[in-house]
Amino acid sequence: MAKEEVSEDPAPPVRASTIGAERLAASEARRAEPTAIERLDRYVPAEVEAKWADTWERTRLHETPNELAGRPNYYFLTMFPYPSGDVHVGHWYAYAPPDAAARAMRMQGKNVLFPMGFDAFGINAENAAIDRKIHPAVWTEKNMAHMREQFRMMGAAIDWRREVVTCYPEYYRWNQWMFLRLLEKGLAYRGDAPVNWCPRDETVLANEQVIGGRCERCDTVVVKRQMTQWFYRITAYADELLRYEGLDWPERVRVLQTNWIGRSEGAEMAFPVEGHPGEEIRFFTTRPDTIFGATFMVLAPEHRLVDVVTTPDRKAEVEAHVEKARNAPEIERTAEGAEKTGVFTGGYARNAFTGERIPIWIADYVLVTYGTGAIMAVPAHDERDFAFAKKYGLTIREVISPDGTSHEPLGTAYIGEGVMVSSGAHDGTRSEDGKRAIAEDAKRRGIGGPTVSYRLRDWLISRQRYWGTPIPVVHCAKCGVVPVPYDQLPVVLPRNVEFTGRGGSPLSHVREFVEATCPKCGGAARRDTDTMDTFVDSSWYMYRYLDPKIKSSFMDRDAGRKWLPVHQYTGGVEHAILHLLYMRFMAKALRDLGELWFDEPAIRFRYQGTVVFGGRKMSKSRGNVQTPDAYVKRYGADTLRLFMMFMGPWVDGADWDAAGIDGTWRFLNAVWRLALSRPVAGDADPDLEREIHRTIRKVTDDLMAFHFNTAVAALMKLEHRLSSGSGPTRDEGIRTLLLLLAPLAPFVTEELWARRGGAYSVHQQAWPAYDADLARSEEVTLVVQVDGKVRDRLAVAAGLSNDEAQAAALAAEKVRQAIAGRRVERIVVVPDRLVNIVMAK
RNA sequence: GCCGCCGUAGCCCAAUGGCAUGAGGCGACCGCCUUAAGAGCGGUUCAAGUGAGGGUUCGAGUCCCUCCGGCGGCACCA
Repeated sequence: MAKEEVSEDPAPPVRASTIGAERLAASEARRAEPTAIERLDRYVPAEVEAKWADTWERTRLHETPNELAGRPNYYFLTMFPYPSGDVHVGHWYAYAPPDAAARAMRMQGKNVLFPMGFDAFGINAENAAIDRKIHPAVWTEKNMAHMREQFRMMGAAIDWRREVVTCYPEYYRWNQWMFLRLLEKGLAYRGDAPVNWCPRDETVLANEQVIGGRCERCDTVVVKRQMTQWFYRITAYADELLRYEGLDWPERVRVLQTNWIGRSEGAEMAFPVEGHPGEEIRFFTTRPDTIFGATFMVLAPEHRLVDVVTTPDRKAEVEAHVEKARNAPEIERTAEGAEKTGVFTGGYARNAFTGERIPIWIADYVLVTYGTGAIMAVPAHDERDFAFAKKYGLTIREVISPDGTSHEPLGTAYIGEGVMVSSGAHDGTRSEDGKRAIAEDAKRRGIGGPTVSYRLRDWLISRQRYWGTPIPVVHCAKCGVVPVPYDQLPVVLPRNVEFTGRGGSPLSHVREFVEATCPKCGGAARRDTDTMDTFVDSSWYMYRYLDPKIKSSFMDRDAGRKWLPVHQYTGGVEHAILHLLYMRFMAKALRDLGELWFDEPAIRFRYQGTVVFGGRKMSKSRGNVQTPDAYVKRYGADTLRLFMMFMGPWVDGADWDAAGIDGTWRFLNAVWRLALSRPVAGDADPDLEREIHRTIRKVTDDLMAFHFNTAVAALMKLEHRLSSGSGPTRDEGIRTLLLLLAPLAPFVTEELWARRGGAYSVHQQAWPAYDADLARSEEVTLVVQVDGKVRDRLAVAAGLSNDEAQAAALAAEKVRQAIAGRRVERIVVVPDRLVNIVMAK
């Protein structure tokens, strides 16, 4: 509408000549080396960005005090990076949009803490040491320096005084301190567990080092090995971790965590082993109602009772199978569609409900790590048990019937609900009710009762690796496992270590480290040579940012009272389970140690999607890493930031394609020209005013919702409107545009703000206020439908009552034609939007 | 196999159950500029009817069901 007015007026020739003059200046600038004066008028991102990055540092613009009068604190946390050697566009995608949101929040009057640090321990650094003979500490420092430079280039508004680096003793001593506290509380313990073992590297691998069942480094198939390890008792919090009340977290993340924890209700019961008084096989089942159909039992090959129940005649075969299972790679044992193989032990148990003698088998499909490592097998009502029974000719007895009649012999397992049959006194009971009835029956008989089982296992924190936090215990021949006293922390990771990649933890070869004195008896002792999982480091780093240097505690408690819990957390969805679950666990454990006063570490969480390239994850090994540097050089950081936000919804991620980056580059150039252009004479323009206020509302809402792409689009739209605008409204609009754009493109807006005479810094200005009255249209287009089909569009005053809108619609000529001779049944009015006239059939 | 998410112009994407003469961008095309090309600038004259089918509704891209296609997670969890 505004455009039409302009074209009616004699303005176009004037504008055309202005454009011609700009064009002339621009083409001359291209032809020759620009003079100093001409350069001032061109947008040269490199100059602008270098200048303001320096100025911001000099003026300490990004330092956040713990308190700022009149400004509420807001803790905006983004997952800190692992300082790997390759910085790719995905890093910018993860950090630039949250930086924009945090900046906007500052302009909106909050005292925003936006800290950064490095998750600096980890396997890659150690592998680099092995492969390239660089010490992990050196490699890590080099990478951190590179990444700090990237953040600086990006213009991220980080308070670097608060930087946290997890590989420094000042940090990891608190890992050790927490370990000792958890140990005292019984939340840390030493236990036996099957772990991933790489036979070629002769070392245990972290779960994340096992890719598709193979060792990340040497591609060797990984096997399970039983080892004594340290655990954190996360399962003690399983039920609490399933509660998300008061948390504003995406549904997807909550679902992933819920599935991971895998709560199932059922019963744990035990059947006695025949011929071994006192021995019984405990098992967990979610279907106690099927117990009368339990015609055999299956133990995991690693189960403690295998040796006990096996009869001499079966011993050779059983041992062979156990040995095979033990050495078989996990991927083969659990592969989809794998044949269910097993061996009869020769032993029998007694089904406590039927009184029957039932054979005990061992089979790979029963996992030692879930439940009790043993099952009652009910072939009629479990697909796996059915397949197994078919294969080995075991009894299949129907005990749940969908309709109360018999279907034997069964062609497949029936896993649904139904009526209990062949179940003694329980016959005729609905299976839903039978679950509870049988569990209670078992309780009365003293063989078990209702219970809950979880898929979640305790968190194995031991790693046979060098580049991590040493576990602060010593092993004394006399006193056993002895914790290092608090006053001897930190147990410092020694620097002089040989990296061969062979023969277990490098720490075990460092005599000065291993040889220790027992704190209890004063005798010679061996230090534990395992280090902690790096997820331990990241489970509590958000508390350390408050004061990374404080020596008296892991956290500045006073500052914590002002900032915690974290208001907003962002990061990659790939951490939905591990890191985010560990972080929640650690908050609850520290709470129970009396160290924290809240239940959840972060109230609101939002994730970004993954940036892939050619449909594949970017990684050095694939050789498809897309680095931001070339784009920054050619277009500047602001353009790249903006492009990152504009590619699509942040949660969706993107397939990296720089083809569209010219669009954001042109936009910033257009803003540049607009902001530095001379004012255009004219009157106040209410239509433009309305557009400005609508943009304020749109951009404000979008940034708070992390809808960066539509915020950018709205700013582009406003720029178009302003470029053909005039008068004081145009000036006000340019000012508003710069303020709204400032969080997204911090450098160029700072430059333009300064050039237009604005006070330093644009980032310290108040966010534009949105006036609902000004944003409201005076005139709206009312769509008139007849039976849902658009018949006319009417320009009417805004705020018409339903009766008025209805009258206007019925009066329209096109509508009158459409409804002529027919009866109106009803009329639906959506205020200021449409009228739908429904005709009688 | 189970769970979750997503299918809108050539491409990326927008649209509180209410106008898809689509917000924005890429590309394309037409001008301007240029010896030329590119880049730049101005413009829109380009393009789909929302993966397929059914249902609910006055009205469905949006809600429900089935199917097709893609992505992610879990995967013998008893």
